[in-house]
Amino acid sequence: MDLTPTGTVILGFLSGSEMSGYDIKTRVDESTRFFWAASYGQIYPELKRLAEAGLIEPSDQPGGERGRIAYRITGPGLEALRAWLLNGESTMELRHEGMLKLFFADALPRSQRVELVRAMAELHRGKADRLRLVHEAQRPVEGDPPWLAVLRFGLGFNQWAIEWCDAEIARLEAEAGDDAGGDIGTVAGGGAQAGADRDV
Amino acid sequence: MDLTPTGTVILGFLSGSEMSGYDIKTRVDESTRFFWAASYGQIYPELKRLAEAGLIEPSDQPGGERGRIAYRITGPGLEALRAWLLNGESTMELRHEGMLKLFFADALPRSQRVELVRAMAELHRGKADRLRLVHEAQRPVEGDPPWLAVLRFGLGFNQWAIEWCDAEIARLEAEAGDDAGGDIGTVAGGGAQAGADRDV
DNA sequence: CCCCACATGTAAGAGGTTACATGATTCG
DNA sequence: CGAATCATGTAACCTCTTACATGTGGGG
Repeated sequence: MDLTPTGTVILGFLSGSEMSGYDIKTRVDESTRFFWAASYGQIYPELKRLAEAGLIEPSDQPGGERGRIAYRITGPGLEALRAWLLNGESTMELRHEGMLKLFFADALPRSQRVELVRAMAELHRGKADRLRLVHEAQRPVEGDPPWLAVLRFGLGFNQWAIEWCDAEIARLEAEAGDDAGGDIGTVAGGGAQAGADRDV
Repeated sequence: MDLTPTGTVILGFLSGSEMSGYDIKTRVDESTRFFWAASYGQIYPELKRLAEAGLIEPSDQPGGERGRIAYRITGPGLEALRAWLLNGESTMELRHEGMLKLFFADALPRSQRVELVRAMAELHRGKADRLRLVHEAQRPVEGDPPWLAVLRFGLGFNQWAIEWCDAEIARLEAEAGDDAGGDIGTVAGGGAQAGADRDV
């Protein structure tokens, strides 16, 4: 059985305790969301698929709990989870619109470029703030559980990004002192000019 | 006209110089790929849509160049690009499978957890190496163009991540000295146990 | 002559988001 | 009793990737 991305998240959460689709969605939003999101539209169908494959099973203990369906992981499920954890393949995809904008900032007068970096700093500050809140809401735990390390990573990354932005803002402002302007104005028909050799 | 994500990339590259779909794909792969990818399956249809919308136009200068169709940005296209650059909305989505694995590492014996971090370090080292190559391939340029800043960001981020991983590996190895084991074994029927309170 | 780089394009499908539909229960 | 929260699910749609189909031109 090939685990889909969402399947791994579900199995992962279920390896900790029984949960319903609703629980999983809530948990994702307050934890993995920062590096791995999931929506109802994926979670519910995936729960059924995993149950069909025998990797999880409904634990329908009674107790008038509305229409709630909690699932628990099965032996094969835990095996599949461990196999995935150890398969050695891990993709990393960053989609950073602010970076993309900065990359194309040649199309903007110099004076406006710094705005792009300011917006980026704002974005990372927001993420860092939310992560800090989550961190503070944590009750102290013994040892150093893996998920705490992950939280530190998120916080550290955003802090690093904020510092990078601040340094970049300073650089751009210093540059603005040196000269004034440097707009590109060439439009349709312009052909190759300044930006032609950018490669990152 | 609402720019699609791929539309903005195309417009951005075309604001620098005339290019064909093939050129754009090549450029993306050696530059923005690290924070914004695009494939032929998106690029070619999007070129047609942008041309229909009048934001770009084919510059079919003759010169027996195979079936090549180069496009250039138009006045409205440059306007649309600038409007997008300044719209103030920028999403950032990180999809980091290694982090996800680490988050669920409770399901693994302690001794194997460090492998996950080692794999992450390897991944980031690979990305950093490629970015360094690109950086070295750069001819020196006057000033400090925006795209160079973006390259520095990619390099810096990956270096930061490598350091984070190394620190985490050291921590885990120190921990392994203290005690031995700590496997979780409870499967289907186990209900809520150790991992039940993780929130990040 | 063959292979590689150049070059354009499409079809299928994976993966994901958003919005909607529906209803139960709890708490103030 | 009304609002918020709990709870499940589906349909439409968007975005993107992969794989395929097709063909040109230049260099060894």
